[in-house]
Amino acid sequence: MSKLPAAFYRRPDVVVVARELLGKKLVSRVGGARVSGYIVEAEAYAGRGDKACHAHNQRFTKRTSVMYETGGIAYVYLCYGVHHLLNVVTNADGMADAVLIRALEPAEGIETMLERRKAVRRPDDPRLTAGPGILTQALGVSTQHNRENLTGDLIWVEDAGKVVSSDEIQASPRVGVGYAEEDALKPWRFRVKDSKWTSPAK
DNA sequence: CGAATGATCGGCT
DNA sequence: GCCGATCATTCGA
Repeated sequence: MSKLPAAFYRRPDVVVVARELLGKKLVSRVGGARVSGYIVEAEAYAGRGDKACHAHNQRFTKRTSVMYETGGIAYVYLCYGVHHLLNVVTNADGMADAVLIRALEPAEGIETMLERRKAVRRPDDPRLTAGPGILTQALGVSTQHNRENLTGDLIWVEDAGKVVSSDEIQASPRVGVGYAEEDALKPWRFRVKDSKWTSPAK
């Protein structure tokens, strides 16, 4: 049960960080209650040079600036005007790499998740935490947590001793990034095989 | 299946 | 500075 150190996120290869995040436990204490889930789906976005990334081609705006900061903080942004998506900023200062957390398997605080996810009634409904825009609801995370330090005591990732071996990891092209041309085909979406808490295989 | 929903970006006045 | 197109999705029919 050890919190991942900043050094975990600051490594240069965002694809490696994304793979290693699978099976780790994402914990939130937003609102007081401890709520957590195992990461079962994540995508790597490799900053400059990755056309699918918000910060591709050196794009630097107020919104993307957080991705250029030193690894170990959260990047939360609003998608479709409705959904808060949670990313983990990786790599060194000046490198715009990030990992999008796409799905969780609930671990602790399921009662709290059910309260927050009004559309869901049953604790085994995949719509509780399986999806990038809804896992943030379950954890109480929103854009006000942009830039939150992941080594602090509000939101963090810890190693719960769960091991996901490489043959349990399924790599595939990323979702919804068809506009990214050749980068759309890169298999940088990682899922835990056969987990009902990920979106169905393609 | 399709509407909802709003911050952000870029191009124009 | 402002306006409209865009968007890494979800939920109720």
